[in-house]
Amino acid sequence: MTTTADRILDSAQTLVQVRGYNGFSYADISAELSITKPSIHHHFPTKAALAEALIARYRERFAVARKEVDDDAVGARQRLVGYAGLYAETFAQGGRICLCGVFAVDAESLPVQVRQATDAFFADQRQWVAGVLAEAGMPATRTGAAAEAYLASLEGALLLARAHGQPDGAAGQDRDVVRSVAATLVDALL
Amino acid sequence: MTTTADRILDSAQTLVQVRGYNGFSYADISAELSITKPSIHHHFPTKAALAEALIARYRERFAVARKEVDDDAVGARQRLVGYAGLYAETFAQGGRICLCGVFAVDAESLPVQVRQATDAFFADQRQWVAGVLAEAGMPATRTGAAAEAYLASLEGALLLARAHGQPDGAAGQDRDVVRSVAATLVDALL
DNA sequence: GTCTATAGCTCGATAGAC
DNA sequence: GTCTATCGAGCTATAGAC
Repeated sequence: MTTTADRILDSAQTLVQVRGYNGFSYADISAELSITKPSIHHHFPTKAALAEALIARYRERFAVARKEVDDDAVGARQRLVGYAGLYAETFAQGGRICLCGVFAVDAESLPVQVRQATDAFFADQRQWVAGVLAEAGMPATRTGAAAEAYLASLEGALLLARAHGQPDGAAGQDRDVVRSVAATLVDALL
Repeated sequence: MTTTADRILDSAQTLVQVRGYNGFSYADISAELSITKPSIHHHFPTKAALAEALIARYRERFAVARKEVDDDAVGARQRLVGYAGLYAETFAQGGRICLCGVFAVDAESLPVQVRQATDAFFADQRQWVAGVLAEAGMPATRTGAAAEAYLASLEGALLLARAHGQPDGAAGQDRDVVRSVAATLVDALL
């Protein structure tokens, strides 16, 4: 069962990840779902409230996906590569980038709660990566900076992939930038 | 001597780097420079034309700044660290991020020429970094991927720095995320 | 090259019927 | 919970005087 609120969030999330927070409107969601704008306002009274709901759901879902990587992967190396796969799969779905990467760029347009949630998302990711690096035997004095570097490289790789896939609607035959960058980092850090 | 066109570009570039391409308007430039919107249209008929001029100037200026790093730094390591300093200094100026990072996120809103120029900017940076890595003795089979990883980590570090500095207008006392990430990458790659 | 005035459109959001 | 109708503001852009 999918509620209308869920369908609105699905549409909005894709729009944010592809066009940016200031690059879509309620009219776009309205057209995609064939419901009117006031109906969307009924579920999410303001665009800011929609952004709050978006990032809350994104954090939950990302935590679940990361947990699956944790359960399936064996060893630190596989965990880090599997984690990078989450980012690569995002981009594979129509050239989307990380919702929080977009929210970081458009932070000035967003309410404080969303900015704080964006920061918290990254802090959460950094902590997880640092834990995996510690598991791999990296000294505790280095895991924090290394985790931040890994996270930065993944977010940045999405930007490079986006920029590269753009001239026209070209896509597909290109090398996987995200997985390549992740592999370089894993090899260099471990 | 500073022409009106230059002052418009200065204002617009800062606005894009702080708010995103869809997060500012001609009215913002008008207010900042105390000239009217039609005057801006006289110099840059459309917002798309303004974006074209912005990225053209950005590429030129970035090439000049990079050349200064090339002239001043001794050895590959210093060159890479000095290059990262260009990104760190950008963020130090009011939390700006790379213009091309913003344009990568907002690519869907931009004309094809600007998207291609954004891609070309990244290709240019990757080539330069790859050359420095080769100079440091890295085998040619690895320099391309390593350069892309370094570039991705710098662009991503700007996003993390932006997200982190955001809860309220907090700033200043924070650690330099960009330089930290760059140092981690340089140590790991060389 | 800068201005006043305004067109034409889209935006986020609201009122109120069903 | 969804709709029709609409508001007021902001947007990019243009016409035309100076």
